[in-house]
Amino acid sequence: MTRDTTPANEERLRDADRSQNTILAAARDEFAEYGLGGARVDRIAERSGLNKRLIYYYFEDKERLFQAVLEQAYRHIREEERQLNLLDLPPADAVRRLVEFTWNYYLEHPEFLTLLNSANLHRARHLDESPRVRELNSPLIAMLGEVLERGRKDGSFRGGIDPIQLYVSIAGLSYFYLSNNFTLSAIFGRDLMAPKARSERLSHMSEVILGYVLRS
Amino acid sequence: MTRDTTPANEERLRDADRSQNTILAAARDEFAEYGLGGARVDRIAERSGLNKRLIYYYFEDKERLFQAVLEQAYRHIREEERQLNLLDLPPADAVRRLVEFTWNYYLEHPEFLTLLNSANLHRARHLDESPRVRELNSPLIAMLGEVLERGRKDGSFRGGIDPIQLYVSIAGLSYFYLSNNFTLSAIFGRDLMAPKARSERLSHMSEVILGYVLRS
Amino acid sequence: MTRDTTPANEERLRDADRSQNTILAAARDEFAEYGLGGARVDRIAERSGLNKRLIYYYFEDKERLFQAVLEQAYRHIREEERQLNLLDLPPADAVRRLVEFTWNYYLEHPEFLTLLNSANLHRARHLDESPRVRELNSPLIAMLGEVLERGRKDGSFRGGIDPIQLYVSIAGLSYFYLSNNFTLSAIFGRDLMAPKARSERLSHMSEVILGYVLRS
Amino acid sequence: MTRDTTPANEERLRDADRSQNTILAAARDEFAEYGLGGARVDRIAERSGLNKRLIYYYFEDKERLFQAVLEQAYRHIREEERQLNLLDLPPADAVRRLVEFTWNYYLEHPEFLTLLNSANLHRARHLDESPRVRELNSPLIAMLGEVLERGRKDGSFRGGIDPIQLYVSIAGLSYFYLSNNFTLSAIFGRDLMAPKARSERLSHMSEVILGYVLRS
DNA sequence: TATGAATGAGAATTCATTCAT
DNA sequence: TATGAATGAATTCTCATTCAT
Repeated sequence: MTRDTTPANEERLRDADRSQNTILAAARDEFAEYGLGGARVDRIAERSGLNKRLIYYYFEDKERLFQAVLEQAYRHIREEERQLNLLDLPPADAVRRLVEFTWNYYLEHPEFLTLLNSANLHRARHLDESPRVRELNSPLIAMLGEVLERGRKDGSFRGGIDPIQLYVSIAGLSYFYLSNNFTLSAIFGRDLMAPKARSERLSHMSEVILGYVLRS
Repeated sequence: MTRDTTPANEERLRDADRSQNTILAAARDEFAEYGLGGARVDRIAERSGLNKRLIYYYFEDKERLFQAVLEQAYRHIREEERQLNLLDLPPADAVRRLVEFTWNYYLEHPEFLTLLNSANLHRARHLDESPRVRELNSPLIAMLGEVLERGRKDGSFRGGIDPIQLYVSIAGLSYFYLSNNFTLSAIFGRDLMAPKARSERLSHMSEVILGYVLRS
Repeated sequence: MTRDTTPANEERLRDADRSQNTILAAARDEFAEYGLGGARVDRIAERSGLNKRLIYYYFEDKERLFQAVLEQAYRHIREEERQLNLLDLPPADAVRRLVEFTWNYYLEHPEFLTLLNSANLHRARHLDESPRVRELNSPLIAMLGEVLERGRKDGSFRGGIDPIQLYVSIAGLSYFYLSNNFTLSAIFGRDLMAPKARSERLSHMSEVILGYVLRS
Repeated sequence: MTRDTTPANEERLRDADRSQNTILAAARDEFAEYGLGGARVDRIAERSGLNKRLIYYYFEDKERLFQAVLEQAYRHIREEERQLNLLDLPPADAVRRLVEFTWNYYLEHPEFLTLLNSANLHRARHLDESPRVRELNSPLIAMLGEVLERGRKDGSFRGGIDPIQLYVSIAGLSYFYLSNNFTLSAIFGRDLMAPKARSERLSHMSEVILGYVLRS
């Protein structure tokens, strides 16, 4: 089945792609706002301005739609991570940059946090069923390993740091604060998203991470 | 509404309390497993062995039941935290103990993580409506502040550490790893809950936090 | 869980039973008229005057409802067959009576024919899944075997007749005519259900069956 | 609307015919397997390897497609019946041959049975609307009448046999057994389609019919 | 002739909640 | 206090059919 690429057909294909992407974007917003369980296919249709039936036409069912959204979200953050070029910076700067990037990415893409939560609530079965999971592995791990190695060699970093552990820690410092922002704000009685609070958090995280990696 | 405390009545009241607690426990498990949106009142009734109607009798509706579960979960962790008695230990030990406690509590009470996620997905409206939120504030914050102060005074800790930031960071290091255990395991292709992986994580977290607080 | 049989409870139980039976009757009519595939749960609810949700409450889903209807239909015809008491009649009369009974039963219970058709269209999976299939075996087979034996002994019947084959043949003669009444009427251009046509058919069938069993 | 028969056009027409036949065959299989109500236009398209839209182009809608399938099925069996040439055989052989033909035709064309069931479930409205119904009348009726007449004249057959009644009976004996094969097998607990069971059934039917027609 | 994209009406099923006792 | 029966409003998913090219 070779693709017919007459203009008319191409346009139709592009329409199909566009529809799929429109649906994906609408679904991402809906899932981010309500979680997998609370998301409504009807609302996704409304958000996308397309027919509900079309969602099933392209994505089979709600579960697979979620899977597609999740994969796209991972692909997106991985793409951004890829462009960080940590190896162009001195080790300490590279680590600081990673902390900042993570924080900013989560801030600007709050949907990523809720999607991740939903995925884990469902025990990541959407990833287990995805043939493309491995591609979702962060390219940062290798880069970060190299950064740590350089830092160790030039004497600025302590040795024996596992890049995966560090990566998880950097993510966790931002993630917990932002994902649980509402409960934390309620309990502490202050707005954790106020500009000042945000910049204080970023400083703190940088200090924690650098305080750890830098040889004392 | 003074309580009638004739023996017969007392017994009935005790029964009522028991039923309420049974329902709460069943609801906690259900909410933990499926989130607020995915939880089913029918299943809660089944789990509890009690009639569905009774759930409404005691808790009005699903939302308020969730609120009750959430408050109870907070009360429970706060109670445990209260018993940590960090002030009986030297500052560094106290911090290490807090890291360990947090990790172990999350490990043993995975429902706490999903409840928190659900609460935040719903923008903590269940807490905002709770008149008892403030009581949910961790007693640890004050204790931890005192520990940090002592450490600073005896010269072992760096100064200027905000106990709330530190508390959030300690929680975040455990939380992200455990809450996202499924996606992380899938992506990294290894079981993050294996005993060895768990102990490595705990060591890493202690090093990160102590590496930060200890004056270098 | 012993049954509480206070009057109030008994009545409630009777209500439950009554509702279930009302649903079954409505479902039988609907399935008979439209087949399993064409039947609409909404219409069954309407026909029964009960809430659609209740159908699911009692019967799980449409498939199981069909299974229940099918089993009931079988139980009913078996019950009637049981009351035929063929052994009280001389062999030839007994066979004639069976032919007449079968014809009349199908005439008065056209739903039985369509239910059977639906069941077979679905390859009898509803029976395979029924733990009570064996009870649906016709008591007539044994009775008919005895009738044939008696006839053979008194010299009026030919020997070597398999009661199952005969039973199937008797049924088939009525079944085909009645079940395919519409196509046959259309093709032959005459009304097969007119009184005269009906009595002619019955005579013919009796002659065929008796012509076969009677020793010539 | 005279047909344009330039070579190029002829070829296109042949293509069109081929497509129509492909669709008809696919539809026949689908209707046979699932009945009219359970058949899916999507699946018919898949089975035929042709576009769904084409089905509507050629056959208007699902109903008319079913009608076309039904008419074709009738035309086919009538064609085969026409080739039986019963008048070339002695009366008793002719009748035996008809019994065997009917049995074998149903065995080899199980779709005919389910199509007939579907048609009757819908009260043969597809035939009533067909202008060609009368052509579907079996040529056998006349032939069979002649056979019966010859048999009566040569003294081997009883008199007064209505060929339509006999035709229906012969069909019914095979039809019931094969159409209800699944329920019967389930209830009797044995496989009615096993080779031995099949040949026993054929013997039995021949005996029944010949036992009836032959003058005793 | 042939096709992929799109749709509205409907169908099965689910769910929180209330009734009646 | 406790419970089985009942319900209305969704909710996911399906299906025949049409559009546009």
